[in-house]
Formats: sequence, structure tokens, C-alpha cells
Amino acid sequence: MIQPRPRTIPEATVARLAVYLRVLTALADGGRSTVASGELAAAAGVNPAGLRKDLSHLGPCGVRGVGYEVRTLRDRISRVLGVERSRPCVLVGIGNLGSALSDYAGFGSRGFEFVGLFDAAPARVGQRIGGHTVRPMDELEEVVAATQASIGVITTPAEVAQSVCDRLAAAGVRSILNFAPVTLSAPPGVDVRKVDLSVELQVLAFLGQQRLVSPVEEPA
Amino acid sequence: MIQPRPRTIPEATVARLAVYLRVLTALADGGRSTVASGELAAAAGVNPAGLRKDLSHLGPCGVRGVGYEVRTLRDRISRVLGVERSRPCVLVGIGNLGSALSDYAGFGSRGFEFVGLFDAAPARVGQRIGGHTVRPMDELEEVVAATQASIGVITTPAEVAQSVCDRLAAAGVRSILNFAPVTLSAPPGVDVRKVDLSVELQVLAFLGQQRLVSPVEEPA
DNA sequence: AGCCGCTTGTGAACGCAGGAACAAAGTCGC
DNA sequence: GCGACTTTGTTCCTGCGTTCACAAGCGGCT
Repeated sequence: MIQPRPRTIPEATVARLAVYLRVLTALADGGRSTVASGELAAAAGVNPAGLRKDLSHLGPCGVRGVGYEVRTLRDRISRVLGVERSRPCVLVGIGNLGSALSDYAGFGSRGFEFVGLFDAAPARVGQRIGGHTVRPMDELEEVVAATQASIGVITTPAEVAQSVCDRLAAAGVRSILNFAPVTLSAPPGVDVRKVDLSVELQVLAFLGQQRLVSPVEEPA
Repeated sequence: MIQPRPRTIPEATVARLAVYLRVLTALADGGRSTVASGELAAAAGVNPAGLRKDLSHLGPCGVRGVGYEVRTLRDRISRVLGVERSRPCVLVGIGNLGSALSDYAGFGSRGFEFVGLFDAAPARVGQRIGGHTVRPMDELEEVVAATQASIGVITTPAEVAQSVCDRLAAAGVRSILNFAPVTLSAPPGVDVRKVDLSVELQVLAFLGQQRLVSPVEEPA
């Protein structure tokens, strides 16, 4: 039982690996067999040297003078990220955003499958969205236990997000993706990642405003 | 003509300022008059010292021994971020995600207003969503010019995202928020930010898998 | 008025990520 | 079979972000 890659991989690298994986999948679907770091880096929007450093965390996986074998590298990254087989996820809060996510094709094709949709509003329970039926909150724990879902997505209003987080964690969910505009606290051993859409817009607004002062960094 | 804050503010700080702004707004609505860095940092989920350093970029705005005046600080951050008044935005691609975003209350209440929704599919044109009517792509340039929209949001399929980006940039949009799973290239002077939902899930999957090896960092 | 406690703002050290340059290695052409 | 070219993997270095720790300043109490 060897551990060829026991060391930790930086989180920034993990995020980029996911991008490389997408590009590699597209290349493989296009019939491409090998690719060099320069081309891959351009497609992913990163520096070639940084890309090679990222891949070096997986061990040597390229051929000098040639490049990387597309399918081999794709499979290797899939295995490292843990998306080689589909993972069951539950989604709580079937509003507009929740409906969009549950129906988002980008998830199913990338190793994530929603096995339970939940909402507290009786009017929404029973609706069919993306091949699944919305369930009442009462069934949350039961479904998590039955499906061994390890990932939960929260798209509820901010007021109830913390209580949903608590229930998910208690039910055994170990990873939570939070779209509600609050900072959640979870017990140790549970990872929480936050996606805040309005923050992204506000950063853009700031950059746009700042450009009015120092228009563009134009080199001589 | 002095320049009290001419220097650039780190982008990571700007993102956190947006979070502080949300917390401060909630505190102000709750009638709170002052708040200390410790409490504010806890609500935002960051280190108190880092929060004070972030705020120091705005100049002295607290009172030693007391804390920060909630409303004053809120207004100051709003001004720095450039969201003191509403900004016009256009949204291209009215699929599930686009519909959700156009209807998302979190945008309107935080200084962003969609002034144009666009889609290429004739079936979607004419639909009313969130108080606006979906327009055909032909009218994109016209609406951007008429409304002086400076921010564009792309929620189209990946295949057409680059062409939409080109048209937005040509029409005068200076900031673009991209939800399509591709890396866009834009002319200089145009900022592009990318939000990749499946990357977030894949990072979570990796962290969850990694926990199986080194279960939890339990200090003695 | 003077002291004390609390909180801010800042300076310094640490760790990490990103970029450039270089050596190793493998392939293609002759 | 050998040389030259291409590309990877690594190392060094620079800069940024984060954290810790302390001095300065203000309000409240006596």
C-alpha cells in the first residue's frame, strides 16, 4: 500500500485542476491525443510555468519534448479530485437559484448528481424539476442517510441558512456549498464554501470605478 | 486637489469590504449604532486584525476605545466600492440561471439594476421576468448605449460566450461577469470575472476526499 | 484632573502563491 | 548513431497576503 501522493495540494491548485479537467475533457471529446503545457495554459487562462507546477503535484505525467497525453491526464486529475465516479448531493431551497442549479447540466456531466431537492414551502413540495421531485424538509435526514450524500448545497434565504447548515451537518453531510449571503459556522470536520454573487458584482463595480481615476496601465 | 486615498486597494480587501458592507447594513437596519472590530470580524468570518487592516485603506474611520460607527462606516464603504447609487447592468442568456439572477433580490438591494435582458432564442424573447421583458440580441448595442450600462453578465452556453463577450465589449461595457464555463479573452480596459459553479463543487469533493486520508486536524 | 481599561491603527515577521530561468529528458531528422 | 530541437519538471526569487504583537488614543470612572 504505497502512497505516491500523500502530501497536501494547495487549494488554489485544486481550483485550477478543475479548470484543466474541463479543457482536457473538451480536447478528448475533440479527438486530440496530446497537448503541450503552453496550449493548455492558454486555454485555461494561466501561466504555462504555473500549470506545469500544478501538474507536478500529481507526479510526473508528461513526456518531455512531446507534452501531455490528453486522456491519461484527464483521468489522473479526475481521480485526484475525486470525481471519477458520480457523487450524490442534496440541494435545499428550491427558489429561482435552486431550480436553476438543480437543472444545470454542468453538474451532472462533471461528477455530481442531485439525489434530493428540499424546500420548506408546501407550495413547492411535489414539483418536478430536472427529473426529481421536491421533498419536504422533514425528509432531509432520511434521504441523506439513505443516499450517503456527502455534499449539500444551500440556496435558501439568509435567515434560515444557518439552521439548514446545522441540520445538514447533523445528518452527516461533510461538505456544504452556501449561496446564501451569510457567513455560516459549521462543526469541525465539515467544510463550508461560500459563493456570493453580489460580492462579485461589487468587485467589478469597484474595478470599473477605479479605472476612471487611473484609466489604463499603458506601458510606454 | 488632494488625493487622500489615491493608492490602490488590494482586490482581496475589496471582496471583504463587500462582506463588511452587508453585515453593516444588517446592523444599521437593526438599530445598532457602533460596533467593534472583533464583533464585525466574527460576523464576517475573518480575523479581527485583518479587518482593521482592510479598513485602514479607507483612512482612519474608527474611534479608539469605542469601535466603528455603523452608519458612517457603511456609507464610507459604499462610496469606495462605488455602489452608493444604482448601476445599470445587462444580462445575456435567459436560461435557468439567467432567469434566477435577473430575479435575484440581492442585486437590486445592493446597488445593481438590470436594465436589459437578452436571449438569442425567439421563444424566450418577449417573456417577462422580474419586471423586464426579454429582448432579442439585435437590440444589445442599442440598449447598452441608451442606458450607459457598464456591467454585463453572461449566462449563455459556453459556445457563444466569447462572441457575446466581444459584442458587450464593443458596445462599451467595461466590466463582465461570466458564468459560462470557458475562459474569456477581452480587450484591454475590460475586466472579466469568472464564476464557475462546478469548480466550487469539485474543490469541495477534493477536500472531502482528502479528509478520508488525514481525517481531521485534531490538536492535542 | 488623573488613572485605567478598551479599542484602533500600524509595524514586522511569517508563509504562500506566481513568474522567470535553467537543467534533464525524450523525439525527430540526418 | 548522433546532434539539435522541443518540452517537461524543478529551483530560485520576488511580491503579496495574512497573522501576530505593540504603541497610540479615547472614553469613563474616581
